[in-house]
Amino acid sequence: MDKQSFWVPWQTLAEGHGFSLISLKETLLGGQCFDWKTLTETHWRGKLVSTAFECRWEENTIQWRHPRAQIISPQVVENYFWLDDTYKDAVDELPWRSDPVLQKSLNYFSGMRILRQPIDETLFNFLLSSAKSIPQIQSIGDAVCKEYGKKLFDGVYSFPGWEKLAEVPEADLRSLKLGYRAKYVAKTARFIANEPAWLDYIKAESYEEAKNELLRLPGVGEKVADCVLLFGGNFMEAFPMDTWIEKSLEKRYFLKEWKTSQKIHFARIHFGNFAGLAQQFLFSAERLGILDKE
DNA sequence: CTCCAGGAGATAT
DNA sequence: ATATCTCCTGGA
Repeated sequence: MDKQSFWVPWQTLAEGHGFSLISLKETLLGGQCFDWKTLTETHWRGKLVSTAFECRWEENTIQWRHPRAQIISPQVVENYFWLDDTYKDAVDELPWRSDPVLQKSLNYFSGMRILRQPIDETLFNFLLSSAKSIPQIQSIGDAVCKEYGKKLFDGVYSFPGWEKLAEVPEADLRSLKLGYRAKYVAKTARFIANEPAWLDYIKAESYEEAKNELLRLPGVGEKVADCVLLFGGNFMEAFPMDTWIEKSLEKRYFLKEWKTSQKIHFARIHFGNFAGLAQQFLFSAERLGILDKE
């Protein structure tokens, strides 16, 4: 095939999206998603569901393209990036008016989104996340996709799906360096393969019901369940309490003596229905050291 | 060499 | 309920 015609021409995302270069970069690479690799400081390659995908930042616009052979509609892209009006309503509902820490985070990462990722792949990635850094999670996730998924582009492989993973022996996953997480993936795969519609079904339940269902899976505790619900299930009230956020709440909100369960309660009350969105801003601000700057 | 990372599960209290 | 230990791997 002619190399020039592999990708469709660049398309420009509708204006008014509100992203900045900083917030777009953090949205793609900040740890909610492990699908993106940096080509240049303003150009990224990854996948969107089961198509290879590239986007770049060009003079305050976002441009994107995909291979000619892998169809994807603008509506799917707009949904993935949460471009509808519910985003600014969600941000407006956060308590930034009375919370200078949140206000500073929102201001620095203005436009940052929770991506709407497929729940099956989201569950997979966060089963791998325990005691791993972002690059390590990406690395072992890639290894599994490369071994059992479809090739979408050089270095880009699709998530194989749980039915496929259900056929893979735990030992084979261990050889891909998953460590003790191999058991989580193998057992969860067999659970879901027995009931393929299970993940879609819990997306239609309430947050509490869906979380209780997810907690039945091996390798899914409170934190991973909330990540799956927030990033893969569009449950904006989910508040993943990882070590970064816990330390942040202790330091910025003076909850040093509070227990984890009490901190979660505080977050629910204080941040409200879009607590998960607030969490993402706080997490990024803490991770990149924004809150200690003037 | 030791230590611990965006945790979960098992065990003991 | 809460505390402690272990589990793979890799990087500091």
